[in-house]
Amino acid sequence: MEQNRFTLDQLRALLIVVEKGSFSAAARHLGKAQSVLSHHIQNLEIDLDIILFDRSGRYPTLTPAGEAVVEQAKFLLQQADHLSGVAKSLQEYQREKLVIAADEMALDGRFDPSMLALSQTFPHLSVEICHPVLKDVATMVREGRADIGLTVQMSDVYDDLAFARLGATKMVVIVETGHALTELGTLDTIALARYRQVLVSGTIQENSPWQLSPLCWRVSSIWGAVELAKAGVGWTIVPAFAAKDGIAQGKLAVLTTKLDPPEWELPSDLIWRHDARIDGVMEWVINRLCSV
Amino acid sequence: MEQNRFTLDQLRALLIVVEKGSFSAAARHLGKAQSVLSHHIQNLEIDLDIILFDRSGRYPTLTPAGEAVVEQAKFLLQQADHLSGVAKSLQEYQREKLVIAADEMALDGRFDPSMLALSQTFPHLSVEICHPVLKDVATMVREGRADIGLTVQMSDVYDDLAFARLGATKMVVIVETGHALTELGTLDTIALARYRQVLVSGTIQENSPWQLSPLCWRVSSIWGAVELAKAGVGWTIVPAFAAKDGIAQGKLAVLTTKLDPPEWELPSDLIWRHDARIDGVMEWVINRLCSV
DNA sequence: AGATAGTATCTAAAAAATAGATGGTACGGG
DNA sequence: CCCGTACCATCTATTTTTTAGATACTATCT
Repeated sequence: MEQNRFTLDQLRALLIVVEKGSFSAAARHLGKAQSVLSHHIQNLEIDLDIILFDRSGRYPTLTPAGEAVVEQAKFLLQQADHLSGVAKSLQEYQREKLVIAADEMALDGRFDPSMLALSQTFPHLSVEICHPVLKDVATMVREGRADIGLTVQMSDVYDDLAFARLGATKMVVIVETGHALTELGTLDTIALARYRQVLVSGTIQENSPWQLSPLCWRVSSIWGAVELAKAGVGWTIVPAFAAKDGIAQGKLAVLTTKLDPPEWELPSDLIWRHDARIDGVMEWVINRLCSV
Repeated sequence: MEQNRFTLDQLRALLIVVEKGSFSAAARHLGKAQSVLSHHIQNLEIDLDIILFDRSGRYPTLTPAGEAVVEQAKFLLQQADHLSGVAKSLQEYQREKLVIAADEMALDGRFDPSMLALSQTFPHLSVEICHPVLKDVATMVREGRADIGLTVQMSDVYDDLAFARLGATKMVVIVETGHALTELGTLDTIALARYRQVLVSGTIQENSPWQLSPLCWRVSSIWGAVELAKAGVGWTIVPAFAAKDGIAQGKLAVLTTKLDPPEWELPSDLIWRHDARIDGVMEWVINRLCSV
């Protein structure tokens, strides 16, 4: 089977001829001789074994087959542009893909707009965002499976990771509206321990400082925890923004507690590997998320 | 801004070098001199302004940037193959796109497998299927907005369209299980006329021979009619296959009627314009649908 | 009919792709 | 450790392709 023998230049010539309406006009536009365009189109017709233009009139007009080829050509050249763009961002920013591991607890209203800005600033960058929970974020960054992590600060520090403070997430203790806990007023840890807790937990089994009850279900997403709380499975600790809708709908109640510090504000951090090369993209993301 | 200056040949060279593991092996595989491959890669590196290979070792190895470019190149060359494929089918079958207007009433179990076979036989053909109702099918074919129509035969004949008999669709009269009509035994048109009818109707407002009741809602899809019947809006006439699930679930009841002929078997036809050029694709579709 | 704008094709010149030869480097096996 | 093998870059000469310019012919408008 014969290979594709057409060239991108031929396709570019085709599109310009179509746009300008004639071989001569296209040649003038390109600053080339008319015969060049004539040859390009002729060769393309030979390569594709298709007549693209009807030349019987004064101006060449596309045949139906020609129109179909023009559509395909536009698409192909767009892909070629994309390849160039990827190459350019590779050359400028040393990177073609950025993997972000973001704990949903560490997200706030600034994250999504920042991602939009990222897509606009680096239009050919490929971005991958995943949402691990708690320590899984740091693990992904440590193992190089993510370039940057957004995580809530756990009790331990990261000796091996670089980090920058981002902000704080307000946490609330919630439970289904009809639950017995709602009638007990201000609660202490002893009271909470008597009821089933729904704990947001990563894949790393650990003794969480947040586990207050021996009766404990574990889920891997804050949204899952909220849904279980709504269903009445038990009480849980989640970011205020995740519980907002449920509270507004009257399905969830906030419990007032007299818990020890740390206050129910959880600091969130941006983390990355010390040995990571800070290229243009990394620098942009770090600056953006820390400053906005 | 500088344009893309790389060529498809350079990308092909890149992929073959990667596949064969060295410039020399790639050159042998292509029956060319090694210097040719060397130049192709060098020029590509210049055009993209990126180092693709690390040549320090005995065998060249891709740089990380090179790997990203290889991915893009594979994709782009695949698109180029597709363009060739489209061109070839254009040249062989005179057509790049086939529009099928199929009344859902005329469909049966043979249609979808035939479409699968179509996609396999003409892999680069672009297919568009829409589901107009009743006379709208013939209208689309007449106006050239569809190449082929699948329609149920209405009382009138198509003087201006070519057609082939396909088969017959069994029709049933259905109503919600709790509806008053279910208690009346065998029905005549007078009885039906007393209750609201849900009529499947095209955009052409017409006096349908199926309209038996003056109380009549019109919907443009058999599935819409089935849903309305389930909801208890009224009785309706639809193909047996469309009512099957609802009947099995006990939500719909079939009414026994003593209606005039035509029997509740509705012939379905394949239609196309007399003046349509019967190319390879048209011929294949017509033969396939009529014979299977 | 004449002026104008268009395309195909021919010829010659410029540019690019290719082959072949040569020198230098990495790597593995005696 | 050294030698044979396999590799790549680069140089030169040659072939092929692309391009420009000139010319002949056709369509269209006035």
